[in-house]
Amino acid sequence: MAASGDGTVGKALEVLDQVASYGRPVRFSELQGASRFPKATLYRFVQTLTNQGMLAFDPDRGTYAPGMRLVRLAHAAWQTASLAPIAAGHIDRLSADVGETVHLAQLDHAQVIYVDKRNAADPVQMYSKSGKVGPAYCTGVGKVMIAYLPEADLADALGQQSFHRFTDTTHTTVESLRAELTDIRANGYGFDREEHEPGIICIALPILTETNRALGAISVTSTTTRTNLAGLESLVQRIRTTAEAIAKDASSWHFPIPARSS
Amino acid sequence: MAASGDGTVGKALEVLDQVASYGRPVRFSELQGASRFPKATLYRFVQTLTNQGMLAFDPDRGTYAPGMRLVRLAHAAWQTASLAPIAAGHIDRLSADVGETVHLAQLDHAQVIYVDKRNAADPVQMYSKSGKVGPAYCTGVGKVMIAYLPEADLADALGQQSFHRFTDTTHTTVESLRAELTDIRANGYGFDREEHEPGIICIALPILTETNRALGAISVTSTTTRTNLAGLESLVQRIRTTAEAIAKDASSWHFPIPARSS
DNA sequence: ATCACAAGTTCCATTAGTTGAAACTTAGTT
DNA sequence: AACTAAGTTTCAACTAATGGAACTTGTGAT
Repeated sequence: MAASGDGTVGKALEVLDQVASYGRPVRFSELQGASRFPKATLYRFVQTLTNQGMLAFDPDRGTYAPGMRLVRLAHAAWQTASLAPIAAGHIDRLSADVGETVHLAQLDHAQVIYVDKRNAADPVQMYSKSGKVGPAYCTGVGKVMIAYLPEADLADALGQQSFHRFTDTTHTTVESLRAELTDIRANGYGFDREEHEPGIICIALPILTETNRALGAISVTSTTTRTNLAGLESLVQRIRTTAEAIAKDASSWHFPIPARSS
Repeated sequence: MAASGDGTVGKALEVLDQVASYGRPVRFSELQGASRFPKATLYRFVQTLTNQGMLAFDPDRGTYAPGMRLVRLAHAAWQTASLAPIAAGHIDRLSADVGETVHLAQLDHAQVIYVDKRNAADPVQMYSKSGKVGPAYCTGVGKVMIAYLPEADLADALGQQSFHRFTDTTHTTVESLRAELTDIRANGYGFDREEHEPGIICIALPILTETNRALGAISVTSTTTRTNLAGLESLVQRIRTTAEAIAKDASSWHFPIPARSS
């Protein structure tokens, strides 16, 4: 897999991921303890990344944290490579119509990345910005996206799932998950049956290209106290309209670029 | 300046920046035309970055765009290295009190990065997410942040400003900007006098450590049709309360202080 | 279909950058 | 002062990056 077969650059990015994974500023010695790299090598990577603004070093506390250059780069990613700018208007309307929380997600390797959300319920924006990650095997958006992966990629993605049992409906084997993926392809939509959090259910639809590749997924989330799976299923047509509109806009968006002058 | 004294990793990140700078998916040949690297070398960088998820390749169109891994990493950066999580509650309240748009920004090298905003006017979130960059020399937040840089870093930052004349009040020389920075340090706050966009004015205050280093800045933005500089100045005490509260919370939280120049 | 040209991809001998054990410096403790 | 841990630098051995050139694929014209 892609972990770090990519020479020096791959190794440096592995270190970057490690720093990011702590969720707080870390000391060099902490990194060293958990790293496969020898001290001097790790040190040089951290220096380079800091020089480059990918990490920020706090000289007073001697700690490293992810740097602001990442925020700048991610803005570019979010704007040009995510569905969020295209989908914004569509999910605004969907959320207003159904009166529930709407998520827009995409796949990164075998993980789900939430790129946008609309919280219809409470006016105060919940404060998970884009970039939050989640597991693919136990979320509605995750399952509908991997369901449309080519077999080779699917096998790879399945191999990376942890199958941690969050609730008693969580899939814990590749086999049971695969069975559901078949259903999803047949129906064109999927559910989260309290597989990640008790009481939280959702219905999710993929955003598909003409060639049936999943660009992303949208979901409508609710709770078992407010509705049930059948209730969510009644929204399928409405949600499909949104998914198809997003797919259509996405295909007309990336226009082929004209070649340079001569 | 540090462009790529950092070996292979620096060069790869230079390519990443280049791709991000287009703001749209790009073909390999376009990159090659604008790159200092020979074809085979550029090709390998692009391959590596794609493997690593830092770039995304669209096989149908043969284009590269910034990848989703950046969004994931930036989420970590935003959470642990930006002032946004600490400041969230404070700027909510400030925005509600003054009824105007509030920006929270930090410095990345010589550029302003907006890390959060509150749009009091319309309930629908305007759709510039965190990560948007702006010039330092002609924005309120930019000027108050560079005003508190140590001389060496300030000189460096000034050298990187474009001094492009957006309006007829835009600073176009280092000298006039330096003069205003002196005023800013004396007052503890600064204005944007329609320097970036006609009709748009703002007042900005730095978020300062005990040692008078600017961690970031907050601004209240309005239009010349609604108020004027004196009107904004009347909010200084209210905004200062917020800035100081954020600074206090930041110091008790282990918040990384931006490091020196490169 | 055939050709021509541009775009994209691979090869491989040379060169340059990376590696990491060890030595060293600094900061904190007894 | 003596000790210990964290952080930093050095340098010869080694490995990976480099890039000119050859090759393959895609595109469009005749």
